[in-house]
Amino acid sequence: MRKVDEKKSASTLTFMTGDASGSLGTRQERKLRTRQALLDAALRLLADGSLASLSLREVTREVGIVPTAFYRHFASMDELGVALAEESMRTLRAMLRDARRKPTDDAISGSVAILVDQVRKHESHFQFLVRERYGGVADVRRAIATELRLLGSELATDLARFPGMAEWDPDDLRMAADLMVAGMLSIVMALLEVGPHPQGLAEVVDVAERQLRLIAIGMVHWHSTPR
Amino acid sequence: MRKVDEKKSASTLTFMTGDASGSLGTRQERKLRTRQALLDAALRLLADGSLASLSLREVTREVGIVPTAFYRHFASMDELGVALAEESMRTLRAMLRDARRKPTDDAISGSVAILVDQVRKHESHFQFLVRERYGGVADVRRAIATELRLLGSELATDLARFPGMAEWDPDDLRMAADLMVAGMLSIVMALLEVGPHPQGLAEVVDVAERQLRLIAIGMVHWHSTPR
DNA sequence: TGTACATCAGTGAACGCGCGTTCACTGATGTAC
DNA sequence: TGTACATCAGTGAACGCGCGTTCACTGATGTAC
Repeated sequence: MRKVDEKKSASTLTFMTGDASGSLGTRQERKLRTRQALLDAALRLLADGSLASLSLREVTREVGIVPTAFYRHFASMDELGVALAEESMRTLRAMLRDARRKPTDDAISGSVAILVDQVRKHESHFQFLVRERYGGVADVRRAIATELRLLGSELATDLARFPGMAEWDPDDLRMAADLMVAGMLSIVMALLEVGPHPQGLAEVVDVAERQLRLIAIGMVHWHSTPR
Repeated sequence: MRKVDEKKSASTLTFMTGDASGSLGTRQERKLRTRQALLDAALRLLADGSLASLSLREVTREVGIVPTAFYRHFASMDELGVALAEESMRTLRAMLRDARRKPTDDAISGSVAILVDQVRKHESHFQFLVRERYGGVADVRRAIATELRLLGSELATDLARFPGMAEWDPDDLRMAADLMVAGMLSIVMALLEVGPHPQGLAEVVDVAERQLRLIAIGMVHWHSTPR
């Protein structure tokens, strides 16, 4: 079935590009497309189960190629896992860039809105990150941990630009940023669990905003509180 | 080898109890002990891998019984997983009781100290909870989620007893408690990752205390801050 | 442009392996009389 | 206390299955001349 579809779109593409060979792009392009199909299939299958319980044969079956062809693209499922981690983290970074670019009068509710939007749009990526952050293969775990640390330090840099944050100890800034990242992670988890119910969603958003606000208030009074 | 050991301790036990049959307690007691051995073996094996990738045969091999004997104790590995979740959560609850019973002049550093102590003492239980919270079997995930929600509401009750918390909206209390639980979870993860290095440990403890303090300061000024 | 050769993504058969689960069983423990 | 029978935790053989991986292959795509 899948093969028939491919041949159909092949002739369409031939018409559009005038490529008389009837191919779908160069050999290299085709290979990249198969590779991406493997990643997409894996992500789809990971909706119900962790990477550790996903087999090479399941993935190739989903794509419609023979198991042995897998090795033309990845040396092992672990390697595919790392590639998935990288892809998911690209999504995460894109989200951060979004949040930074778009200036709102309320940074907190603006950030939460972007977070909610991105989690909806790339649910499987976020689900993968949350699932594999502690669950699975060491390489994947390490890749995600590194990225989250980077995320914390970037957020710390952002925080430093807020008025009144200039005199903050970088270490304290980092600590506060990491707390925010931890809070956001738990929000992502809650979002993934709550699913599409609008009432549950509103509740999660409300809690998230109040939590971030609580941290912000703590930061305002951080230096004026005796310890 | 295991069998020889058992026979040795059997005769010891016979001497102590005067049981002439040479047995290790009643049939029921022996069964319970095998069940516990299965749980312990699984927890040991889960140090390197998630529940999803742990096989029934591995567990029985570790215990020293035949695979089919597994079914005398659990209907499936999933059921064993739920039992492990319950056991781990008992550890978590014991820790909370500890923290509540022991009054310190600094509630924050006292709580963190207890947390560090318990994580060291029951590393495999905490590792299991963190690994399976999002990773694995739906039943296990649900059991852990329920317990963490309970933990949040208990902490909220504790917070309500602090001076100046009386007039707090229960919903706000809950929100703050959940943020603390999220923070503590990320601390547990950090503790598990940092391992036995004393310097890394001190760093994690320091960050943890400052994060909780930041939340506490936020709470003090929560009602006097315009929104 | 046409031809001869190289590359290489995907094929298909085959393998040995560990898995979960079934089944009839054994023999020690427990119970009724 | 002694005997006859019931219970049941653990045994061991057997099964069918999906797995990862090997290997020689095919035929379309790409390249050199």
